[in-house]
Amino acid sequence: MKTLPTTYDPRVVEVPRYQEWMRRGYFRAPVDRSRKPFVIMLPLPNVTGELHIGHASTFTIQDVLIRWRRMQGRNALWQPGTDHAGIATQNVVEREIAKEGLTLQQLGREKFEQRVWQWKEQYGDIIVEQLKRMGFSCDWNRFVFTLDPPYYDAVIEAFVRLYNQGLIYRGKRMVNWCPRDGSAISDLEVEYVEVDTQLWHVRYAGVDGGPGITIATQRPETILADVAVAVHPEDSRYAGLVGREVFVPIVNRRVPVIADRRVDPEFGTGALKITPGHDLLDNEIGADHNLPTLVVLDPQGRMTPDTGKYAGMDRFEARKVLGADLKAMGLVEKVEPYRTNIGTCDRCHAVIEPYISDQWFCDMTQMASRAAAAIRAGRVRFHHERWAKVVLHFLDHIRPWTISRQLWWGHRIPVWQCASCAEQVASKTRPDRCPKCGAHALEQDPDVLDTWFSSGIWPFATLGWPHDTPDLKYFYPGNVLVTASEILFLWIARMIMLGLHFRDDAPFTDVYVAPTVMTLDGRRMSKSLGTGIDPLEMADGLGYGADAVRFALVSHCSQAQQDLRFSEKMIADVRNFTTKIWNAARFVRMNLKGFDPHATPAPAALSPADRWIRSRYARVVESVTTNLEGYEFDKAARAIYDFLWSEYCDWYLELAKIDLQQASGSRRQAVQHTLWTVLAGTMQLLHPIMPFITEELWLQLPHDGDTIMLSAWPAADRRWLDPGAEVEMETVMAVIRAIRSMRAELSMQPSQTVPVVIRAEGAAAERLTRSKPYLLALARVSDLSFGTKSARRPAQSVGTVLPETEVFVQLSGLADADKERDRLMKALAEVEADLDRLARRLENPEFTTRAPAEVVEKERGRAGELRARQTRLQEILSSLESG
RNA sequence: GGGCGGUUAGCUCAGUGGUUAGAGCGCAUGCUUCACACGCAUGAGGUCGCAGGUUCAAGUCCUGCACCGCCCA
Repeated sequence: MKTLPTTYDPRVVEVPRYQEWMRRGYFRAPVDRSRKPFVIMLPLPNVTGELHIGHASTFTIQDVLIRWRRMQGRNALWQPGTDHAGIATQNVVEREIAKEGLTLQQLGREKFEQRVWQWKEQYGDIIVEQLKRMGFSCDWNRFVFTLDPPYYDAVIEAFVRLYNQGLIYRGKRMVNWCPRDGSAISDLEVEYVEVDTQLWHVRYAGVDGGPGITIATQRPETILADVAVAVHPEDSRYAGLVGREVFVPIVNRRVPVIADRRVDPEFGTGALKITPGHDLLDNEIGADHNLPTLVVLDPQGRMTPDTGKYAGMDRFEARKVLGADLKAMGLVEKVEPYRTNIGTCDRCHAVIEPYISDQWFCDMTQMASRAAAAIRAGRVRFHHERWAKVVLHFLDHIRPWTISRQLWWGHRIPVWQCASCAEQVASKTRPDRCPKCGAHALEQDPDVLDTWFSSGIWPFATLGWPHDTPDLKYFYPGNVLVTASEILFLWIARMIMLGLHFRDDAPFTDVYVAPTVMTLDGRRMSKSLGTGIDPLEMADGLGYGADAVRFALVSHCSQAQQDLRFSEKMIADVRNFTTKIWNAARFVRMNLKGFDPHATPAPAALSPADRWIRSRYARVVESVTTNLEGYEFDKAARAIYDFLWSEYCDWYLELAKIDLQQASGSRRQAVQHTLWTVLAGTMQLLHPIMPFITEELWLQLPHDGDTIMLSAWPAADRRWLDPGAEVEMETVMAVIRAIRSMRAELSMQPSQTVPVVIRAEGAAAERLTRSKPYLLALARVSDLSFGTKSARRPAQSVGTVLPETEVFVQLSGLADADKERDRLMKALAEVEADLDRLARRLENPEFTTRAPAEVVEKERGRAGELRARQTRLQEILSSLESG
């Protein structure tokens, strides 16, 4: 048997191990009606993306679920893929061609699309390779890109069906317009950021010598498109003005002063300029008052040609120039600093314009109410459940979804318009002729669909929908969806809505919302802010390995909070844990000579220590399984960590060393069996979180089968539970700790052994007698003798009183009586303080009559125990006085 | 403005209304103990954000407040 190095190098192990898993096809999930499927849809990363800590966190949790269920015998499908990411990808390639001095228009649609495909072929796999490096066990053979022909077809099918059901329509509406991208975006893609801006108070002169009015605006450049000034109908300041007219400055347009309840009299001057072409609220008010709509900004956010000297200016420049002009005209009463939220594009961060344009919309009201009903009925559960409320609020206030994008990269809207009669027809293929007038000149809509529209059908389109494939029948609906909170509305809610609409079933029953990964000082981790932790830099660059990154993330993701403060230190701590595991396995391997893993030890051959660790192990199996079932991943991780380190390594290995020195035959087999079976089982429990090191060690230990991945998940064997052994070993460990503690306080050399006297009776004495070899070795005791409780305190000794047991360390010379007295007095004071509190509680009739009898009983028992300790401590103290 | 979450040891976090509030890291002291110094042992370290209330009993339940963060408008 070759010996192992004392530290574990994940870099040597992880990459080849993953290749081996791939080669053997362990991640594949073919349709198999004899097994129950377990399905997770990977939240598809952008094809332009690179792995960040958010992916690492949510995907690790998915891999934990997938690997765990796979070990439980489920046919586990983790469906991977990437998203074509319309705006993001188009931007990337647009920048690339800009370097060649070309614009999109110069290149043309077809050539541009070719360029994007080229780019995708070259760089699109980066993220995929990164996911593989993290050890994720997706069924890569099923990989789907959202523009793959079958998927493209499914998206178009979904559109046509919704169109023909009357749920998709075209209209001229005010939408969120990104002037940089030159496209509409949906409400959900607008990110509000707080900015410092200015509030301009501008005087509008009255017509025919009227009093005029002062409005307040953040956007003076839109004054040119004003069509009215509105005040609140009950605003006494302006009561006489309603119905009169004022002049819009610069353009000197006569516009009415109108009254409308939607005006906030508290804001600014209480007079609101109405610009239906450039503000959503103004647009509604304008429509209700039959006001015209004027437009002064073009799709690039520049002033339109009919704006005179401002024509062609960017909106922000126009604001400055026009503001200065207003000042020069003496119309500006004041300019005050103002803090407000403005909408920006979540992809490119340009300031969004409310802009009127022709767009395609999807009516979501029916779908949203079905989705909300499914959530309320518990058919879709959220973890933590508070997220259900968040999603329900969104669904209950659903608005039409702007699904068209003025881009070239994406699924082109399958609607054709007749050039002669303007009839529109939605069709998966180009119609031969206009169904209304028979003309052949049909033009396809130039827009593409929102990327979230195509990803909304991911859970069934990846399985072959609209065709009724075996995959679809077997794997739909799936089970769990794991996500970050930021895409709950953009994606999760829409998948539920579309799944119910097209498949009559929500695509999953459980949604786990992973915490947002933050820096230690609570800032969002972001590469652009330079605050990110790069998972691959941690795994490979710094050599911690993917396992360590995974465990660190999982062990800190709590359901109690909605964010996770993360640092490299946490990964380094896990690296230490992997070294600990590695060395525990080294020790076990070194001690398995002559061991037969198939020979189950007879119960009689097991020592209390063996029975104790088996019992503790059975509890850990139970705890890990239960916590995984409850989506309490951090608790599962910590249960394994604590068990392996604090119980298995700190105690059992040390106890086993002592037994192995003496034991032979069936006794030796029993210890070896316990060492092996508990370690191997713990590796199985840990495998979903740390797939690599667990596979490595499992294969190095005696095992059945080719991989831990496909080994059966440990069952919590209740026959292994042994409360008696637990009590016994707790007693032994308490005595060892007490002796070690006294030794440390007396500054004894660790190499120096000392005689110890234990006073105990009955069961306690029997237990400690049985464990004498452990006490001798682990507490460095030279000679251990037992006495009854009534025996005298040994001369020249220091003592500790434990429940039912007293432990005395004998000194070679005289004990420092003062020091020892202080120590005992301190212990006595603590006991008496507790006793005092307890006595007062027990004397309180309110407590004894109202509290449950068992609680009162428990407190009485505790008081009795404390009194006994108090007595023993007093006795020892008085014997100290007498020498 | 509305909603949600958090506030417990220096840091990151656990903690069914019921004993003396725990863990990891960090800190201190000692240790080349034959798996591991990425380790072992021992120890110090807490007004559970603040103010009220409910209760025999509150870190835990209720109300208000403060601060930090997230989401929606």
